Amino acid sequence: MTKQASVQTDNHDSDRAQQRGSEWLATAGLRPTRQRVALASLLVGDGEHRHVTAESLYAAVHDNGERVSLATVYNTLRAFCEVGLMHEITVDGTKSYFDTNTHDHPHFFWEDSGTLTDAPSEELEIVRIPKAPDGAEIASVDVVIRLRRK
Amino acid sequence: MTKQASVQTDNHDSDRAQQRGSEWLATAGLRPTRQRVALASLLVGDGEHRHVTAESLYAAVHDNGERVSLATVYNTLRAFCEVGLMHEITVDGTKSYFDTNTHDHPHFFWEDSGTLTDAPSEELEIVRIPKAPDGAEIASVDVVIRLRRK
DNA sequence: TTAAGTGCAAATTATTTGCAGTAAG
DNA sequence: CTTACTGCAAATAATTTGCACTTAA
Repeated sequence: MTKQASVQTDNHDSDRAQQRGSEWLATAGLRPTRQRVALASLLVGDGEHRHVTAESLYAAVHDNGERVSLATVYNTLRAFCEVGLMHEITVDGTKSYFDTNTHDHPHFFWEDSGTLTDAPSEELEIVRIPKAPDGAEIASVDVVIRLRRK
Repeated sequence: MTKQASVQTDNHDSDRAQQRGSEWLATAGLRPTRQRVALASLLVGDGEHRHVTAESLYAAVHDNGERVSLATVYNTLRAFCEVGLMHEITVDGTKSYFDTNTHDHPHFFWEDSGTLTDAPSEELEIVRIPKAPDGAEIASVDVVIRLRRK
């Protein structure tokens, strides 16, 4: 693979990413504005799940040469959550993480770097869970496995 | 039980609470300053576990007629965590909860009121958990059961 | 006496909001 | 066109910090 070919591939990937981003927005009925497509293609462009903070996504979109304000990143992530495209996860009171995987699944939190990754949900088996007190129902069960580098 | 007796009991309770608070501080080698004893006796004075935020503890200590600044409440809670007297729990990015129960145990988070309570740990049974990736070890497993009033 | 602890106000950090301009349907 | 969206700068909320003063040991 030559440099040339690689660049071509990059362009194709980027086109595909944008297309995926746009489709993703369309499924939720959100307008595909320039900013949203830029953010969406970073989030779901390669079909992988992502865990981002507003800051990290803001940095990523800027690295890509796109101009999107931080406030818009915040508002957009919140909009994505509201329509169910993403889930918000809170781990260490300081910042919120946004996850493109909206299924209930456990997370690894790396204490040293402050990053969040998916933990394999097949490897988590909860056989019994405290029942909700009267008048309440379980909305979700958040499992965060905190990791310490050894 | 007359009112009189009740008041006497209150005084006794308060004395006992302070004593427990002081002992609790002593076990961690922390100086029993006026402020710390006031906070500690609210936290462990009756032998029950407590879940507080800096704000709620600040309000409680003021209701008791004690003068402790909010910054000191924050610093003190952090000091208690550092020496292992309490654990910090983060649930919804906006505020930190501090728990006098330092054992690993699940929590209920009431979405409507934003309060945190203990969930019975006997009722939680996790039989399999994702193993830590290479080079890492599990520091703790946080389980938060989010409750929605129905 | 002296290092640890405290209080205040200012600083920081993460996030939200008001509002005037811009663009998608 | 017209309503949703965006950008900026200012506002807010939770928490931390610098520093002079106080107090437990």
